[in-house]
Amino acid sequence: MEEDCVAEFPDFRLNAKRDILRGWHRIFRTKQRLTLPARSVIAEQGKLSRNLYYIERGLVEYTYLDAEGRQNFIEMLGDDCVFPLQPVFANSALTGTFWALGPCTLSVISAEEAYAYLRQDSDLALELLAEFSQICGGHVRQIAMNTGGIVNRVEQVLCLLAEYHLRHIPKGAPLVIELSQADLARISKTTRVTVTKVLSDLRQRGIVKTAYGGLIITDLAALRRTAYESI
DNA sequence: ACATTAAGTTTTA
DNA sequence: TAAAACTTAATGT
Repeated sequence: MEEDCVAEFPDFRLNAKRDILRGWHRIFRTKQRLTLPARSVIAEQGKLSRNLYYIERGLVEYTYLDAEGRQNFIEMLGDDCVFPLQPVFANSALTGTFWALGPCTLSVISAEEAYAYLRQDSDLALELLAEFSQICGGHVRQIAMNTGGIVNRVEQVLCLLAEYHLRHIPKGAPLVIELSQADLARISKTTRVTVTKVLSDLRQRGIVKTAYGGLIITDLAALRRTAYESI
């Protein structure tokens, strides 16, 4: 009875239902394609990008650089997400930087082109509204995740990344997360030291294998269990 | 229960 | 071999 009331966490945009922008995808797939190496900056904080990007494949992070020079994780985007909405639709400078977490394939159109499409097809506006709602859902998830312990949070981030990668690797292939512990710390909003501790605990329990610049999840079911237990 | 600091080891380029 | 990545321990809030 109580279970009926418990809603699922809203998804990060990373793993959200990705058929939302179907109409936009049809448009973007005919446009200029961009292949970027990991770490590339796509749209920079404080600037007014006049382009709209569609992620065909890859992970993009949105990061806020604060006055002390720290990189603060805001959100993670995956395949079939559109960005940046802020400069294109609110006409204001970006509050953060969009950059490639791993190798990315993007499609690009100009803001003017996007507006032209929007004027001729109101379904495209509805799609963007759905995408915008999904962004809000992702932010709600982050607030909700902050209520749990830090260990659970790191484990949950690993689960989210695992779910993304599962869709791109053949069944039974090793689940490799090619991110450094510094990356995982930033995404989990904690320190490298804490990530090291969580990973070595997971390693001792046979859930992950650690390596330099990445890790392999060997028991995702067990990872899910610990990540979402007792919160 | 976490962050911070510091000082070590291991890996990569 | 220097820099980057990772580990561990001590200490602080």
